[in-house]
Amino acid sequence: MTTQGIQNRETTIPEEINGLRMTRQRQEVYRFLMGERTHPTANEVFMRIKEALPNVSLATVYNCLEALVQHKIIRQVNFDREPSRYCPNLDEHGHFHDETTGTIHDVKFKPGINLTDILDLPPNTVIKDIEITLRGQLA
Amino acid sequence: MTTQGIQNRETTIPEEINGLRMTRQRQEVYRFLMGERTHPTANEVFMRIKEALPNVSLATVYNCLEALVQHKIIRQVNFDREPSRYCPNLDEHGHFHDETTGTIHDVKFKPGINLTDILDLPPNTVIKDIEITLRGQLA
DNA sequence: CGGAAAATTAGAATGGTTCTTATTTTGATC
DNA sequence: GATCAAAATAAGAACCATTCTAATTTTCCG
Repeated sequence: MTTQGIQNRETTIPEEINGLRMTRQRQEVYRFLMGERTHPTANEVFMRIKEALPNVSLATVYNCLEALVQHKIIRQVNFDREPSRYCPNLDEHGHFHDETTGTIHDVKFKPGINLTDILDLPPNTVIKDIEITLRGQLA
Repeated sequence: MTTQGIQNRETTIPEEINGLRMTRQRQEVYRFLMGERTHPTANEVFMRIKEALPNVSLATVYNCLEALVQHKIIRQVNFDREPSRYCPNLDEHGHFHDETTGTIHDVKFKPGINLTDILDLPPNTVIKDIEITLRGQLA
């Protein structure tokens, strides 16, 4: 029980990821995100994991999401000033926001592309994070 | 006086841009943005144009900014969940957010680069807007 | 087991932005 | 120029995603 992770529903989640202890609440948040492609908001996560943890609070969901983001287990994605969304895909990728349906799709870069190659950056720039967001429609 | 625009301080701003009537408040907002490279927030715009228009209200600044954005006279730029910033540069470009100083620099694309070429987009996608944001430091 | 540290909870507080309502300004028409 | 309707502005209230606070619970470790 101390060395093999905690079994829960379908998915097994280790007791610790990237140095972050995976409490029950963090597990539920993380498991839900892993099974979703929809980039849910904090509130959507909250409503969903309440099914498994009826006493969970929204503050805890925010705490969990922040912890997961800081330990680079998930990513936080912002579209304009809309509520933040959360994404379990850690590969470098962008997001396409379909205006007609409101859905968000991950967008990969074509192989062999180094993003900083195409940007005219000031010299001696250390890039820690790149965010690419596209808005439009699927015709 | 009806055909030649309104003279004010150093800069002349036409009575109408992209179909938007340039009221005194909109002029001040726009003129200030044009003279700044700092991508000011609404509140920074507000504090600054109060010098010229002491009775201006923050709501009006927001109204003006929104009108200018919608008529594609300026751009609204968001960094994570920080207050929106406003940018008079309409060329397609990204933004580099220097974490050490807090300053924001426009980033051009290298010539001949078509952004959609390097992205693996779903077929039949109509892109209306692209936003590229970089975070890091000037070493 | 016992105490310290970490995590969680509930609700209050925050802060950027939007909304509401009243007032003022503008533009069109005479 | 006077008049009226529509647009813009002002002031402050309201909104809402997020963060903070304080109290409680859980976990870790000797």
